[in-house]
Amino acid sequence: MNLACATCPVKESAACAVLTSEERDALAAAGRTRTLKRGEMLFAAGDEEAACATLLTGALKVSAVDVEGHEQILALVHPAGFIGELFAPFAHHDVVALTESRLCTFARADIERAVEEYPALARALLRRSQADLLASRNLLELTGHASAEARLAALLHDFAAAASDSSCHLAQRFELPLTRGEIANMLGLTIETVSRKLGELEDMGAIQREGKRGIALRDPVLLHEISGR
Amino acid sequence: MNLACATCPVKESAACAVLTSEERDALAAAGRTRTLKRGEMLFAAGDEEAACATLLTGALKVSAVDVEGHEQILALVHPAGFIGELFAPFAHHDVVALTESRLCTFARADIERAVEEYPALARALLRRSQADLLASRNLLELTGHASAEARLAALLHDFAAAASDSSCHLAQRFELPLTRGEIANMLGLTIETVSRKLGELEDMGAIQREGKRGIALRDPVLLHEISGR
DNA sequence: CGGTCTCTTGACACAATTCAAATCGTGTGG
DNA sequence: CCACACGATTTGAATTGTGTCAAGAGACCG
Repeated sequence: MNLACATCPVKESAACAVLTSEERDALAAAGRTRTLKRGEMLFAAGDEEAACATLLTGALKVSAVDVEGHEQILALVHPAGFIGELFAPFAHHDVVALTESRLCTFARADIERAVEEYPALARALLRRSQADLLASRNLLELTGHASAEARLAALLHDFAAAASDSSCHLAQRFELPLTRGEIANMLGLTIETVSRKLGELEDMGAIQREGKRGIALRDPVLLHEISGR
Repeated sequence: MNLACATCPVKESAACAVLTSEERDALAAAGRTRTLKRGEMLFAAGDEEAACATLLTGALKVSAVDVEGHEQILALVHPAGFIGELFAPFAHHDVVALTESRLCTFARADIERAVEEYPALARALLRRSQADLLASRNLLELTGHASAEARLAALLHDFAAAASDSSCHLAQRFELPLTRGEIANMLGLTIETVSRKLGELEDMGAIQREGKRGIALRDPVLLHEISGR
């Protein structure tokens, strides 16, 4: 068997979890696993051959590059997330690994056939798509009106929630999956502003920086208030 | 029959277009048409009873309100658009009519049953959801890095495209569906900046204002260049 | 050790916001 | 029909948050 679904770390939560084991095996026969190193690209905006994929481990970013070469991160993809624009003739955005990542990839045609054949898969992808839409709109809300400080506080809050196992609880300490530059891109700020505001959040006692990427939460309530949500 | 699908203005393009006429009639029996006047709300963030709907005529906005009462417009809905968060226990955002609008509404439970029963409907909604996701990410890209001028130019360009029949052609003149305040909310700007930049775009010869809401395109190419896309 | 990256910090400029006031348009009631 | 009030828009002046430019500090690697 090409794909080791039995040992898949996201077999409970990914879109394919809704399939029966026979259906899943049939789909697995068409797919293959792939590993990306940090910075490696899954596909680029404009690709006609853009694959679809489920993320098993690691993290990806979805980003757009404007005419002047500025990057804007549009979304992060976490394990069990699905990547791929099903009905578009070509990809609209770049997808790049943030950390070493393992994926389960499929040709678009194979996924499209599976969506036709297995209604449960269509529903699962619909659910996931709606969740992605919600996430995108949340980011939109964040970058719309809020100050640099509030955006950063909200992002840190989200990361703390994502780093903890239970979704309603915050991790006390965690590693930022993004560089300063990537945080800046995501929030529509500059590297310098991110760095300054992180310093200010530390001075206020909301967080404490631990090395370049580490963050420890000192005052989660304060952080939440600063984020204004 | 409750719903006059036969005379529906979006019967070709809405999600229900993929159903057979028997299936559509069955679904129609569960729905009902509704008219909203400008400013009327379809449902509010937090509603548990949030209906689902297809927009027949008019325009809606999807918006979030933060703790300080500032509104942020997250998306516009055009005719044939589908509204409703299928898998969430409650609505996350407000949905309000921008102009007098006619909708075809369904209870969430009825839509969910139809999605189970008619695989083609699930696929159609998946397609629509992906399109919404793309639109949301485009707006995100726009509000992320661009200057006030570029945001406004891009929005005007989009409206010109939306106002024309063919999607690849721009309307020479059209009415803004939004007030200045709503444009400002959508682009993450203030009313004053929007007003000023509109004046500047007019001075440059890119557009011409016609009354409060009317816009005539003078130099679509210039407008596109200013938008930086 | 030198080279390259990422991050931090400072000084300054500027675009957009804020505050304030004038103008326009529209509907209402006398 | 006019006078008036009210909301939406425009315009002006002053302020400020972020971006820009520039330089320096750490970390990592060959």
